[in-house]
Amino acid sequence: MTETTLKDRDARILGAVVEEFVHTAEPVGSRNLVKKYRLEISPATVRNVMADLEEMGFLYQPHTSAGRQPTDRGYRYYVDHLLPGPSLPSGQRRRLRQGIRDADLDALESLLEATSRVLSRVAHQVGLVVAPRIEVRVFRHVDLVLLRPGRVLVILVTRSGVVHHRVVEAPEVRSQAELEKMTNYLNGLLEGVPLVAVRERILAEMENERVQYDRLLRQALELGSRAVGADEDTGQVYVGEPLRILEQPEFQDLGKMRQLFEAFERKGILLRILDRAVEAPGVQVSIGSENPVADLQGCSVVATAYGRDDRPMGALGVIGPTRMPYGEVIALVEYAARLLGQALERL
Amino acid sequence: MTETTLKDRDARILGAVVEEFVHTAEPVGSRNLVKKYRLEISPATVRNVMADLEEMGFLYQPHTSAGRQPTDRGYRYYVDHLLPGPSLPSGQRRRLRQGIRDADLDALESLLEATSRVLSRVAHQVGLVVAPRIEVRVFRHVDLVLLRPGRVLVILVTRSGVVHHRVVEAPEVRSQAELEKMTNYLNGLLEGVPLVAVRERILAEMENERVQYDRLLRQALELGSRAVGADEDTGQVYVGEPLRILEQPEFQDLGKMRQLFEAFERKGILLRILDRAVEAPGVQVSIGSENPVADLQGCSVVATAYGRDDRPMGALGVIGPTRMPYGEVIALVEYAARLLGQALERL
DNA sequence: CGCTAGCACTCCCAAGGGCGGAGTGCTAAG
DNA sequence: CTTAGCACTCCGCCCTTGGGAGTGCTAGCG
Repeated sequence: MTETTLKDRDARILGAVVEEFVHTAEPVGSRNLVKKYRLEISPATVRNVMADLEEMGFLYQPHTSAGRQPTDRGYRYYVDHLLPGPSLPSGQRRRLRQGIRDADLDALESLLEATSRVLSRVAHQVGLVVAPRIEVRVFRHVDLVLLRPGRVLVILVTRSGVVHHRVVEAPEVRSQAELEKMTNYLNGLLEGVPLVAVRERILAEMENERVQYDRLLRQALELGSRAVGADEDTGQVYVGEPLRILEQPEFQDLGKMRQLFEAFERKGILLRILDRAVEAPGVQVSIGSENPVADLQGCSVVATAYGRDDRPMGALGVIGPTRMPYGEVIALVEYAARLLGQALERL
Repeated sequence: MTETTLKDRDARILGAVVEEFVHTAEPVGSRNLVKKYRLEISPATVRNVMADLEEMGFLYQPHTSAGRQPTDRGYRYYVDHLLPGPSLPSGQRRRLRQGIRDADLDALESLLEATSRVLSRVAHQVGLVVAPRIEVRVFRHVDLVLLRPGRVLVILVTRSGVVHHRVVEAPEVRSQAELEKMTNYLNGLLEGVPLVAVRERILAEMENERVQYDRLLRQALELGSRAVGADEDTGQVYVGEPLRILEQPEFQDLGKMRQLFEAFERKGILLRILDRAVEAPGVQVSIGSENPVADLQGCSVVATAYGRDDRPMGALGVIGPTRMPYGEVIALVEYAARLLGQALERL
């Protein structure tokens, strides 16, 4: 990846091509470009420049004697160097605020879902939100319910009010009364412990002499550990109104549409894409082939972390065709992350 | 709706047209029909019969000089009178069993989801499952967690191990200790009460003298009632692998596909369609315009209740184009319902 | 009277040809 | 270095054409 800086005029033309193509979804010709963007040069000159830009890999022609459109690299240059300062039309700001605030009162899940939906609607693409990662969740409460002898339902509540549950086989447990005691014990032990540390804490406690001699306590720890165990894989991803993608002409094609929808079904893929944004600062933009999943050729993802700067909680973003109004979407994602962060603070 | 009974030969031909059209998705001509179905009559005769059937509204031509395809009414006659005895290829039986049994160990939710998915896969259509209705659910356990002063998380567990939760505002509640007491009280009060009767039970209890003088108990009842309150609307519907519908040629058309997917998003619509099957005995078949939702023109739904005969719990079914192998799908749905019923019994 | 062979007719559909439009690359001149 | 002009390319659209599938009708046969 050679780092190139374009001459001012060339850059202006590249920018114009990107914007025009984003707008019309049709290959851009020199004549039209000059007219619409009031370039003070002739189409022929523009053609020369375009030919140069093509040679450098910023543009390409779908066929001889057609207009040009940006390559992934062209978009990349645009995003890195040519983006106008972020500013979001107040209408969109309002719609975002409304969408997120409306759900605020409710539980975390519906807040995240509402956020993904409003992102979809405002961006005319598909909004994605990954739930706060397990690392930032803090143990609040556990409850053990005997479904039938030997089978225990473990319910786990985090500070932010998220409820997990899972059924655990525990052949030795016979009565709800035993479970009450275990519940109390575990609640005392784990209050305020981050979920990631729960397992560790439990292991430490097992060394405790008192526990060594109390069957009940041992069982309790056993249950707790198993309940937390495999819960980490359940990184929830919310996909908001996937049908919005049909508003983009590139997905009129059934094959492409299908590929994307298949990706939506495999939450794991989405998770992998968005996870990178959790650690990185600022808004991450993956353009077409840049993004790690082969199935998403032709798609770009704009994502950022939400939460506090010093402690990101999760990530949210937007996925759509590479032909995407990056400036707008970036501002949108940024603002949505801030709003969601605030909403979580209050929660 | 005039009740017509066709002459034997006419019926045979109608049946052949239906089967052939289901198979090929192309209008059926007289010549081919005679060949493939070894009818001992000439194409010309078949044409005469077809013309009659068209007049009676069982068939229609998409345009003059094209073959015929069944109308909704034609399918209806086929389903009512011509269906071969239900028999399911053992391969499909096995796949269904496997799909449902594999999830069996786990919680209810994943069992229902797995069922909807395997239905989709085996039928090459879209499987639907509605969760057991609230009426058949029985209270098992409640847990109250103070998220912060005035805000209580109510967790409700049913006998089958389903967990509901919701956040309730309760300004007067200040400490977790109060909640412990309330929890115990409610658990004692409601053990074994069907969810539908919970509210009633609570109201009755409010009359109780002891309660009248105890602020805590009053509050507990208040909380319980509010938690159960609006939970009835949450009739969960599982849609299994919606993309399977793309295997059907009628949904190559983007518009139709979209309409169907929009219906999938509105779970309320699906619920309304399947709900009729909960009460009715046997397998319900709604063909095209017969079904109550206008958006689903061109689609048929095959559904049946699961649970025990005397006490249906929920419904499951398959949705697809009207051009559907009804015999097979009916057998499939029937068998799936039985399997799911058994699995729930064990749960 | 019902069945069937034959025939003329209809309609769809895919392939081919022609044409206009948009856009390019190149060349030569300012 | 820029620009005007020109020849050329290629797509997309429309129209035509021909083949294929299927029908309805009619007349003849058992």
